[in-house]
Amino acid sequence: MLELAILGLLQETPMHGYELRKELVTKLGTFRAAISYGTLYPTLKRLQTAGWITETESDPSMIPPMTSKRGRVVYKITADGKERFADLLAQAGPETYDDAGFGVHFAFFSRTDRATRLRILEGRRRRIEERREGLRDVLSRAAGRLDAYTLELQRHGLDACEREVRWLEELITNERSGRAPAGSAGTLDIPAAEQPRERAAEDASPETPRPQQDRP
Amino acid sequence: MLELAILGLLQETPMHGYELRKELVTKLGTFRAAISYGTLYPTLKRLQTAGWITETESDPSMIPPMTSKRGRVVYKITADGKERFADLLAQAGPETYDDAGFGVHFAFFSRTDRATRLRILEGRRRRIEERREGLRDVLSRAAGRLDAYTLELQRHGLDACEREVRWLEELITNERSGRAPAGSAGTLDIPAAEQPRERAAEDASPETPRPQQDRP
DNA sequence: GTTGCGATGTATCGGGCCGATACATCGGGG
DNA sequence: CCCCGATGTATCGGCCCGATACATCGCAAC
Repeated sequence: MLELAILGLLQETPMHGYELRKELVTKLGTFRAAISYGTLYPTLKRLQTAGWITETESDPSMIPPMTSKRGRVVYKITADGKERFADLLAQAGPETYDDAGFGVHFAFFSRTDRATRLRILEGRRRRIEERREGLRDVLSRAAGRLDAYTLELQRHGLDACEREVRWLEELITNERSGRAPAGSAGTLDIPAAEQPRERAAEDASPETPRPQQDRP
Repeated sequence: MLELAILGLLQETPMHGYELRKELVTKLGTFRAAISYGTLYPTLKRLQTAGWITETESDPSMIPPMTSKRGRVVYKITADGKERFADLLAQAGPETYDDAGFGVHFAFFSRTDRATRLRILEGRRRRIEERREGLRDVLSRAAGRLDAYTLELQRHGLDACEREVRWLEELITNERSGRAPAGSAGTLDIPAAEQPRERAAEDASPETPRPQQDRP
């Protein structure tokens, strides 16, 4: 799962570990609290061994900090890595439908074809519906056997399931009718910007230095 | 985490692995899909080594199936185990507030004193509020930087957080005013039964054979 | 009747992921 | 000047999961 996420982020731009982690948190933070370094670094090593990414010493652009000294290993995706990413994105196994797996796949939906998007959304819906049915069974059949707190827990879980199914159904409807993911929330007013950022596949240019984010 | 759950269930009645797993699924199913045997059996071994539970060969009561043959190891909690359970129930570390930890603790709230219940509910609320603030930051500050799908994901996550905070607040209010966990759902009509089941601490009697559950 | 299938039941193995921990560097405030 | 917090890389022990491999029982189909 992390493999897919890392490949996806490195496809946008090369990064070093620390940066990568921050991006992971903001893009997938909903499903994973932190993405521990104890996971990240071994995974990076694994991806490197497999040949999906390469390690380039302290890059030349050197935007703001670190004059030049120790490490700061920058990782970059390879051609094989891009292929691997495409494969992982397209194929949907059972692990695609659990919380973490679905979150990662969904986060890259703008780079996924509509057929796959629909397949994943429907698979996820099925998964949640099963969980929902299980909870309904417990609540109707075993109600007397459980204490008030356990029941309240099940009820809350059931509520969350029903809500997520509705959410998925809305997304599926939108997909089928060709619309974008709605964005119905009234608080924000992003004019459906999206900005496809059509970057040419083999783009290895110096990269715009990226608008420095959250640097105070 | 699993340790606490197993100890809690075995405090109600001795069980063998398969049975234990089913109970785990129905009581904690909201937070853990299955509780793999690859986790359960090693954990049981660990608890046994620590002296919290003991292994008793194929019990005499032998309710319906299995005339008598191979295994069916029945596990039983020890006096040390009960002490351990009480300790784990009362103390609340950071791991008490993540999804899994909170679920397990909550499931045993009817055996937890009110002070601890409040401490845990408030800790959990704080945790979710932090996650919520993080999502709000992303949605307001980094909105333009993210694609429509990622935004939708964050929005859905934010919604879930807000909903859970409200749920927790309701529970906290109820705790403070001394009421039971509400049970506001109109579909079920359990008359706040709860049934404290005040079992004497050192109860080692033959146990009522348990009303055979879900055997068709 | 026997054959075979699905539920019950116990157990291990490899691997992903996490929290804790240990380093080292840099910029800035006391 | 010195320490603190952010940045940055890395490892270790341990929990937990999915896959897999067994063996037994009840039952239904053939």
